[in-house]
Order: sequence, then structure tokens, then C-alpha cells
Amino acid sequence: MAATSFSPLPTLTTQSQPKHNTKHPSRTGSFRQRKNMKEVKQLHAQVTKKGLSNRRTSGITKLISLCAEIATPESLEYAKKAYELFEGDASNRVSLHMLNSLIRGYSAAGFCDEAILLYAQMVERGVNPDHYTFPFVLSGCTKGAAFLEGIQLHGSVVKLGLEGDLFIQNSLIHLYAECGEIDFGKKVFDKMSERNVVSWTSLICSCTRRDRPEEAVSLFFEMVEAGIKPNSVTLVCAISACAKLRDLDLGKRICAYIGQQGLNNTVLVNALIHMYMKCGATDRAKSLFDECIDKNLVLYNMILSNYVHQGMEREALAILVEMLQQGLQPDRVTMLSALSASGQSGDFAFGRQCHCYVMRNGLEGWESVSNAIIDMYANCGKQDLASRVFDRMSTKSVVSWNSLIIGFVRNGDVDSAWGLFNQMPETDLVTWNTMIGALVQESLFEDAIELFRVMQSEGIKADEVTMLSVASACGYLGALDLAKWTYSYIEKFGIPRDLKLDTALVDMFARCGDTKSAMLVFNKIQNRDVSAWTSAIGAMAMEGNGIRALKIFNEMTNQGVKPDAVVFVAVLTACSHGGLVEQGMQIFRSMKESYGITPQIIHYGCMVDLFGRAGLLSDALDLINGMPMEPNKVVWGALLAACRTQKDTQMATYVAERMNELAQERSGTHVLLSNIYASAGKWTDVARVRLQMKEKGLLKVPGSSSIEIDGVIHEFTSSDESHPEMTHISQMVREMSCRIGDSGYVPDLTNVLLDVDDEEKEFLLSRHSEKLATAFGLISTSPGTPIRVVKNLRMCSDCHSVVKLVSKTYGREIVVRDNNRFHFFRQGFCSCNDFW
DNA sequence: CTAGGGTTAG
Repeated sequence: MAATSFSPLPTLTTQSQPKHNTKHPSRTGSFRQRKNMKEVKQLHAQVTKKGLSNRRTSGITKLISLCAEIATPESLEYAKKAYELFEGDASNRVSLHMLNSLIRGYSAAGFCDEAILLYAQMVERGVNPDHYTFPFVLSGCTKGAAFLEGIQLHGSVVKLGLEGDLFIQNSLIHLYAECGEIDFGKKVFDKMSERNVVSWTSLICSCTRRDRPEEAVSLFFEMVEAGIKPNSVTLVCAISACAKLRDLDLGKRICAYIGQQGLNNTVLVNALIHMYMKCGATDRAKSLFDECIDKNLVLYNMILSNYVHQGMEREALAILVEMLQQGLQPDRVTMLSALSASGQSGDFAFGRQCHCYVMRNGLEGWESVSNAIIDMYANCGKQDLASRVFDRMSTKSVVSWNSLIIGFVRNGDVDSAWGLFNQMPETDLVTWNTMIGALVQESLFEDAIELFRVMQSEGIKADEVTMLSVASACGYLGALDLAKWTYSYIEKFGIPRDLKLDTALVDMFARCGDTKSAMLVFNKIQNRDVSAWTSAIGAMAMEGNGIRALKIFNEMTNQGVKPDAVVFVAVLTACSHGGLVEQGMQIFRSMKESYGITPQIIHYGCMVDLFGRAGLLSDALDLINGMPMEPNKVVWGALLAACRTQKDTQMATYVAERMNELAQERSGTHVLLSNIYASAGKWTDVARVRLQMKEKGLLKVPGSSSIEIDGVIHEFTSSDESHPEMTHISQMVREMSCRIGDSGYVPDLTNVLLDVDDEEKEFLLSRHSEKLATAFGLISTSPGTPIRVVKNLRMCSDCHSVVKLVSKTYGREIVVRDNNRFHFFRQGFCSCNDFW
């Protein structure tokens, strides 16, 4: 009797995606696959013809086996149809063989669910799986990380008395370990009476892949000690563990086991080259690469991604051209690098070509490729195209959402990013880091801290990227208590401190006026780069300690660290605040002469400031007139500020006229600059640019001062009455004026830039935000406590005199941070010696 | 007919 086989067989729906990055469900397929499909079609035609039943059966078996090997959705469709043609008893050995092959095919293609479904249907029909079935179906589970199904299958293995089978045990080890349950795998491993090289390799490989490379390496040596000889697969796993550890010496020790087999294994050579590249042994990697006779796609992809990671887009393009000349067809991994390179270099034309290639070759079904396209468009400033790609994606994960919101943030549209953030079905650490960073970028520092608190309450663990944003927010708020809390948070939760975070911490303490802590952190930094040195020099500049800033700068150059344009801004600012005119001029000259750095407009701005603060207005003007570029608002602004302190109205008028002649500066260039910083993760610099924009009036912002009381930040803007304690504060301001008036204080009305009568001027002056904040500080803290105020603009001379007198009259230490430096007031004197 | 390997987006 011709019993039909059980049906239905699993149907591949369009949503069905391989669970693991295996073979791609390509529309075109490779040459090899096309050739095989031809054979499949021939076999299929033979099989569908009527003929002798036993001949058909062997044809079907052969067909299914071939299709399983090809393992593409198309070939699997054929395999399924072929099985339906089988007319024998579903439970006989031949049928079992066919079903095993089918499961093997689905597993190999990464269709985990279908493999499991086939297995289930097999059992349902009373067909007993054998010792071939389990390795096949378990391999599918491994690719789909189907842990629970794996446990069930493990149970069936035991029930069928197959738990002693070496192949099945090895499959189970691998399954558990790949699901992140390495200890489950180890349990199986420990119970084995006999272990072969595959057993060990499975464990080693999983440790490497699950980010436990140290364990992988120690297992490798354990295995060698147990007398098992590593084969090329073992070596590949161990070597990639070394690549992850960036440990060249360990890598070399493992290479000793390569032995006579030499380097005739492509995968091994690829792994070695990768390891050398990751460990920084570029020359060794390059020579191995050049010696390679059969450079394959994976090798090219590897080199390509390495170049892209290092920001070497030109070299990346050269590699891409070379691989095309070799006749290799770029795959999705290639495209990930190519798209990332186009984004990095902002090459929209090339990026679009990449997008077209992806569409032509049906690679857009891979989510990672579509995400990379979103990144590319966002990096090229084409956020609308990025959104369109996002909208068209059939499946999108949290990564896709992240890519889109990061694009909005990068393109300066934080509102849209925020809107999406609230809509996201799922968030992860990157999402939160992006949004916190976005708020810092927008100079919404308190909101950034608040969002960080929300993130904690959601149970998401912060990492070094989070803390980078939080630290720079604390720094800009000048909130010392918050800064200290942030520092201990990092210590308490063992958040890894990389160079970037250390630098941000130096900056944070410096901006909170705690130079001691800043330098303590700085002194412990190993391998300081120029940014780290810059933050220390910046700390000195903020104190007005020009001498020490210069000392640190010299120390840096003596240690062989090459100065960049940014560090000179810090050094020149320090000279300016310290009144070191001669030294400043010398440094400025040395930029070009000794370091080959052409001064940019920002450096000229510093010099104008330097001359201006020292009262050398005509020198400042000469410098401006001799500048190789057109002076901008910043340069003129520095001189104007100097005119104000020097009370040189004639020159002030001249400067004001020049400023009015300037075309309205477009904020576009600033957004651009802040985006450049944002893309480099330099949130501190981003915030600085944003603040500069505000100060330059590109975004109009009134003078404001803030003070932190018990972890809460109170902000005052001039003449703002909204604070709940305003009545008390007003009383206090009046009291302050009276008491310091007795010590001879006379308001300096030239600080009011409005044309109003003197009484009104005096009132406006008394409402300057730093006075309000100081008054609030006096009310809210117990006698003797230092008061710390942060002001967003330069302190006016009247407030400066008032705070000096208040510090004496009330016996308080008062610290005011203005937009570029600190003033420490004590006993009627200020650390700046009235020069700022 | 069975198990283990190299590249992979924010």
C-alpha cells in the first residue's frame, strides 16, 4: 500500500528568517549554487516521471540530500516537494534517512523553527529519531539559540538511551554553550566517558564567542595537557580568543602548536591575520596577507572592516576595488563595511551606489544591512532617506530604532529623536546612552542627569559611554556634589575607565572647581593622549594659573606627545587668564614654527583676548588687521569685551561697527561642528560648541546662575521672580547691599547696558543672577559653608566687587565659575587678583 | 547522511 507521508511539511513563510548568520536567502545565489540548482532541477524532473518505484525512491533520497547540502530556501522547497513524492511507509528506514536530510538542510540554512517542527512531526507520527537525527536538529537549535527546545531534546536523548553518543554529546555541549549557558555545556562535558578534540573545541569556540576569551585560552592549554592534539579548528578558535584579548604573546604561544601542518588552511590563515591586525602587528598581518595565494571573500572583508574601523576610507576603497578585480562578489558583510565607509567619509554618491547594489542583490532582507544603510544616510546628512529606509523595513530590532534616533541626534533634530524614543517598543543601553548624550549635546544638562536617574530606575546598567555624558553634564553644571557622586558611582559599580572617561572626569572636576581631584585623576592616567593633557591644561586655565598650565604643556611635549590645534586653545586661554602676554605670544609663534600647526581663527581669538585682557587694545587691533582670514564675531567680541573693561568707548564703537558689517553668522556651521564632535563621541566638545553658540547670541540666552543645594540645582536668571523663595531672596539681596555699602561699596553702573535712569540701573544691577544665587546660597546653607555658583556668562565687574565684599562680611568662601574660569573669593579677595 | 572554525551595523 502506498502510504503517503505525513503532511503538511513546514512551510517557509516570507517572515521566516534564518536565526543565525549563515547562508543568505539570496535571490541570485552564487555560481556554485546555480550549478547545483541545475542538477536539482534535473533530478526533480526525473523523479516526477512515472517509473519504477525503487528507482524513484533512490532518486528522491539523492535529491533531498543534495538540496540539504545547498541549503537555500529554494533548494529546501524542492526537498520538501521531493519528500511528498515518496510513497513508502513514513516510519521505515528510508523515510527516516530522508527526514534526517531535510532536518539537516533546514538546520544548515539556519531555519531553526522549521528544523524543530520537522522533528516534532516526525515524533508525532511515531517515527523514532536516531543518532543521526539529534546532531542535525541540535545544530539547528544552536543556530537559533533555542535553549528550551534544546533541553527538551536532551530529555528525549536520555529517554532513547542515546546520551552516551559522542556526536550527540558534542552537539549538546555546543548548543548549551552557544545559548550562553556554558556551565550547562560543561556539565555534559564532565560526564563524558570519552572526549575527542571536537568536544574540547566546542567548548573553546563557545567561550570565545560568548566573550569569555580568557576561559577559551585556559581550556586550550588544559586540553593540550590532557594529551589531546589541537587541530586546525581548535587553533582557529584559540587564536580568535587571542585576537579578542589583544594579546600577541599568547597568540604566538598558540601558534607554536600549528606544527607541521603549516599554514595551508585558509580559515586558519584568516584567523591569524585577524589576530595580528587586532593586536596591532600590522606589518606581520600585511606580509601574511601578501603571501596569501587564495585570498577569499572573508579575508577581504576582514581587511576591509579593519580599514574602516581605523577610519582609513581610501585604503578601504582600494581593497574593495582589488576584490572586485579578483572577481569576488561583495556580500552583505562587505556591504556593511562599504556602507560604513561611505557614511564615515560623508560620501553620499558612493553610499547611494552601495544602496543600489544592496537592492539589486536582494541583500536588504538582512536587517543589519538595512541598519547600515540608515547609518550611512544619517551620516551623509540625509535623515529623510534614512527614515524612508527604516519605514520600509519588514523587521526592525532595537538596533534599527537606535540607528534612526542616532541619525536624528547627529543631524541636530533631538525633538524627533525624543519622539521616536517614546515610541520605541524596546530599548537598550545604546538607546539610553544616545538620548542622554543628546540632552548633553543640547546643553540640557539637568535633563540629562534626570534621564540617567530614570534609566537606573528602569534597571539598565550604565557603562563608560553613559558616564561620559553624565560626567560632562556634571562638569557643565559645575555641581561638585553631583560630580563626586558620579565619581563614586563609577568606582562602586566598577565601570571600566578608558582614556576618554578619565579625561572627562578630569574635565568634570576642573569645571566644578575641584582642581585637586582633577589632577589626582589626571596623574593616575596611563598613556595620556593629547586630549587628556588638554583637560589638565584646561583645569589650570580655569583657575587662571597660567604658569602651571605652561609647565604641564612643556611636560607633555617633553614626553613626546604631539600637540594639536585644540591644546593650543587651552594653553593660550591659560596665558590669557593668567596675564602671561609674553609667553602667550611665544607659544602662538611656536605653533607654526615648532609644531607646523597653522593658527586657526579660534587661536587668533585667544590672542585678541590675551592682549585685550592685558589692556593692550591697540596690539589686539593690529593683530586683527594682520589676520590671514576675515575676523569673525568671536574675534571682534573678544576685543569688544576688552574695550568694555578698559572703558575705551571710542574703540568699542569702532568694533561694534565692524561687527555690524559682518554677515549674520549662520548657526549652520556650529551645528556642523558640534555634529563632528558628536560623531566622535566627544560630548564635552559638543556641549562646548553649543554653549559657544549661546554665548555668541546665535541662540539668545539671558545671563543665568545656578547653585546646587542638597543635590538640587536652582537656577536664577536676571530679574526672574519665579523662585518660590523669592521674597526671602530679595530681602537677602537688600541686606547684602546695605551691609557691604557700609564697607564702602558703590554700584558700578557702567555694567548696565540699557539706557535707563540710575535708580533703575541700580535695581537691574542688584538683580544680576549671580547675586540672586549668592543670596540664596547664604539663606540655604549653614554659616561657614562654602557657596558655589555657576554663571553662564562672564562675571560683570560689579558682581565681582559685591561677591568679594560678601565673602568678607559674611565670612564665607564663595566660588563662582563663569563661562571660562573660576573665581575663588575669600576674606574680600579673589583668586584672580581682579584680572579676568 | 552525524558534532566544532575565520569577516558582521549603533
